[in-house]
Amino acid sequence: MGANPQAMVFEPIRTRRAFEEICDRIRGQLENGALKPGDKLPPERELARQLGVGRSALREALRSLEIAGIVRLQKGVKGGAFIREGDPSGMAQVVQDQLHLGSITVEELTEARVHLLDLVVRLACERATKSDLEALRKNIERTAEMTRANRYLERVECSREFYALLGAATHNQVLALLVEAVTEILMKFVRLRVAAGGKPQPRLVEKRTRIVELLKARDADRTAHAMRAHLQSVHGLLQEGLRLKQGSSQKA
Amino acid sequence: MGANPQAMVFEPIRTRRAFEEICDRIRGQLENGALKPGDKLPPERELARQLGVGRSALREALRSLEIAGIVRLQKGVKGGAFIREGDPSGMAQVVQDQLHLGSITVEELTEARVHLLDLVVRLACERATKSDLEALRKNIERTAEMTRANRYLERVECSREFYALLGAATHNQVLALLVEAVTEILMKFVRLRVAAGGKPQPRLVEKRTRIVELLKARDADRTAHAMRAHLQSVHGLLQEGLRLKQGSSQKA
DNA sequence: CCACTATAATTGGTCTGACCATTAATTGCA
DNA sequence: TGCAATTAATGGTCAGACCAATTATAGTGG
Repeated sequence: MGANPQAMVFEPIRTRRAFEEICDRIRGQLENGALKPGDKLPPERELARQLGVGRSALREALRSLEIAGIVRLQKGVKGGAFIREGDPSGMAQVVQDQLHLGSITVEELTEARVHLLDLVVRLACERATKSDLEALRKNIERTAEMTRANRYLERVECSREFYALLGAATHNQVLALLVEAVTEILMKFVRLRVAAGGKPQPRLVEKRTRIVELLKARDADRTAHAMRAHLQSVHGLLQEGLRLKQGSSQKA
Repeated sequence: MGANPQAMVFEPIRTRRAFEEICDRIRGQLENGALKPGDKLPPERELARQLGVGRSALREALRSLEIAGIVRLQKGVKGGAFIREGDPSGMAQVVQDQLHLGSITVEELTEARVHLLDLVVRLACERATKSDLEALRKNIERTAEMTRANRYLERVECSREFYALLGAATHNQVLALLVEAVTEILMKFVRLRVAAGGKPQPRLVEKRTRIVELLKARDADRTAHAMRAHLQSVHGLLQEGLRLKQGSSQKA
């Protein structure tokens, strides 16, 4: 065999499963515009009949699309499968899963975050609008309130939002998305630390205030420098906590 | 209302669905190390019995985990649900879905790619090993062969691999992953262009060769500059093609 | 003894039909 | 009118059956 000089790649023919075919059709209708965010798919029983498949196959397809962030399933009359607006938050789960599969490490994650945010603040220096800066200012204000009230878990939420706002200030939703994904995972570690009674990071509000001021002054180099210093101190705090946990279950 | 000063956030209690509970349990076993890549879950019927749920609920859970890239399902005796090694390629699908949902645009994607690769090549300049550079050299060699043989689809595959190798040369799997995700989507557009008979990009091999040479010389600034110029010319070619397609279905 | 083929056993994939749970509209009663 | 009970629509789950793919095993012929 193999006499044919053509590219005999022969993809392993994974027998096409029904739910995959269904997913592809719905994705196709998204690509060609037949389906748009807000649209509602027919009820499961009806759609299954139209597609000539059983309800179980259709449900696995809908479940897949739900996990992928494409549809939102809602129960009750007037419920159904609705095409979602863009909500890229699902990516954080994907990255986080890979973290637990050992494919990536926390060190790689924090390093990627440092570099990403270096890039992001430089772009934000060029593009941040007044409303972007105002949102950041309000966020820091709320962070200060939470700090004074010792509401540390809510302060973590403020932190997550702070980085999301920075991402938004680049006016590039892809970069914003990437920043949110890596931030979300780090925040999970921070929450663990807070729940365990770890000391909150000192001078957080002051450091963020300075970063936003530099941002407002459009001073990219100094902003990036301040951000990098801040992230590395965060990294240091987390490393402390991680060393403790890893000591107990470390083996190979 | 709101008399309670406590944080009355009251998350909307989405009635916990069975498959979600199952997913969380399996994810939990991943986190605490009870499950590791390569492990096999019990057969569906058996696992459903153990968990006290029906087979359909369990299957929706397994389907979700499969879409998330956590397990791989295999038929036949000796088949089953296997915990996957880290395979972060699923992220590309997530990003691509968001693209079709209109959440992000091709412009944002290409811009993010330019900035990401700027960062990546600078890191790669510091960290690329001999074997990284050797892999890049071999990749370019193969790209040249495909170019001479007019095997353009395979040349696209070489391109995808080229950027994956660049990502790998950073020795940070998170950054590598992000690069692969955005690259994979752009490649889809390139493949469309190739299939439509678009002219292949000229001097591709020469440009990549120069980039790798600069990389080998550890000249971060020049490498980044060459990369940026290259990516922007790619962007220009794609923009041509996109303008044609958008003209036909543009409305609002 | 070896190589090939037919059979069986295991396991995921799908179908059918039923019932449960939630939601919103409708009806009925005060 | 206003509120409570009923009803209808729809996703969520269960149960059991059968289909399809894959591997092990037995059988068969050389």
